[in-house]
Amino acid sequence: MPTVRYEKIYRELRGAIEAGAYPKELPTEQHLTEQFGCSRNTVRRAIGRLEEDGYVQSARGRGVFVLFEKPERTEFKFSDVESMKEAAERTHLDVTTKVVYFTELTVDEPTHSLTGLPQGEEIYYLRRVRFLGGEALILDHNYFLKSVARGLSPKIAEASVYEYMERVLKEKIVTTQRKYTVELAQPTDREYLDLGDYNCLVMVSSRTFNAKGVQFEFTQSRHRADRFAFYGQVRRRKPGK
Amino acid sequence: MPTVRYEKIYRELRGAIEAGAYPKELPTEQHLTEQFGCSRNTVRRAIGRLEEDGYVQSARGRGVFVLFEKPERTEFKFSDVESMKEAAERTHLDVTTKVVYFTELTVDEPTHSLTGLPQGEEIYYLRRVRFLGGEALILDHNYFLKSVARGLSPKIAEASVYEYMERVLKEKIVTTQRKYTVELAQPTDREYLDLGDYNCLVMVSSRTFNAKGVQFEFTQSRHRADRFAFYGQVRRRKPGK
DNA sequence: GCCGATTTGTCCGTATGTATC
DNA sequence: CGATACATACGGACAAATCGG
Repeated sequence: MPTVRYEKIYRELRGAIEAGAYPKELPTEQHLTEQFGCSRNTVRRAIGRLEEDGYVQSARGRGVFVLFEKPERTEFKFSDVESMKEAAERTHLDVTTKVVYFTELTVDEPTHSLTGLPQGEEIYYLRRVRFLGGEALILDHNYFLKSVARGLSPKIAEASVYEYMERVLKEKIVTTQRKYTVELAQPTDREYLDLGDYNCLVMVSSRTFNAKGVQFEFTQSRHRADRFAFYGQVRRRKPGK
Repeated sequence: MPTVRYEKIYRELRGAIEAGAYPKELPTEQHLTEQFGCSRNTVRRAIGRLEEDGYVQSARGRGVFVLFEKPERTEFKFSDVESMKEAAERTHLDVTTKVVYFTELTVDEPTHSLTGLPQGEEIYYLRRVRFLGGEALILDHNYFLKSVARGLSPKIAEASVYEYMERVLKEKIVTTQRKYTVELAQPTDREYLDLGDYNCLVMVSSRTFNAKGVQFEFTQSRHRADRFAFYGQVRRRKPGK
């Protein structure tokens, strides 16, 4: 439960929007300030979050317009750093993970240039197949820095690596940089995933950093193309320049 | 040129980071406040922008870590609402657009449920093939609200619709909501695009809103899968809940 | 382990600018 | 032109996390 005020206000407003309480626009910042008994700055931070998430759009001199419409996000929500387990809880689909390979190795030059992890470091390398609602959807190639994800085991990797790192190791996972591309399927992919009519899959390469700014993970997730969906909102910064 | 201070500071810091002036971390907020002769809040807004864009990551009690490494973004940069023309200027590749279909029509029920545009509205519907560096990369299906993009013509559509709307019509383009999926290729796709070995393509569906919060556009962009890349940074919000 | 210094995070109040109506 | 509403900027206070002695 967030004790932070703007977070609380953000959640409350978001809930109200989803419930249809504000079909066209939000009350004025002045009004919300009184309603929540906080400063205008705090209300503005909450509205800023709503804008980031595509719920509203504010216009100087006019007000704050509501853009919301029920999103059918039955699939993933990748706009947050979300673990598979968390995604499952949100979507109410049962999720299972099968570790099909687990080893420890040292980062050599080719591995370094693939993963961005520092050469010479000890790492865990594992492959995992992710099932959602009984279907094999994702084949993961995970590279974890041993010095950060210390004590990782196949058993833990079948549950949740992030939960282990946060709960047991007290590590804080903060930023992920991702790259999405589409690749032709390899024999290894067909071995684990049912690709259907598609001859390719979505490859999501991610680098994740902890609170100290250290990249401790590189993951290449190979997704079944027909079940992949990604949603995003963007704001236009400057017209000409 | 931004007259806004935090924007100016953001650009300056970003440039310094890319130039390698801060290989590990930024100076303290205190220091930057003095350096730029502004308030701490203003510095913090600039840093916030850098975080959003994945350049840095701040840690309470520690400082602000630099995450930057030269991204090879030869392809598109979709993390901003960017027109094809703007993308071309940035990547220094020559871009051309060919309008292969142009008509006006009224939004009926099926069109409404596809596009989200209000039923009964007059719209322009067009199909465009986008070439980057001489290759046909994208097949666009565009739906523009006639009342907002009034006066749109095939000639304008071969140049830049957004530039026309902003420069001539004085419209402000603000928010775009996008959905990315992978679809099997249709005969129409093969007619215009060289798909190579792939039997599918990346479909980007977008809804764009103006400053009044009115959705004036729906576009379905069908991208050659082998030339598609999308980059994104995300920050983890809350560990457990 | 405690304490104080440093550094970022949250929140407040106020003033002024700018766009809309 | 005035009233309204969002945008920017300043300054101050305190909380929370980190680090060194």
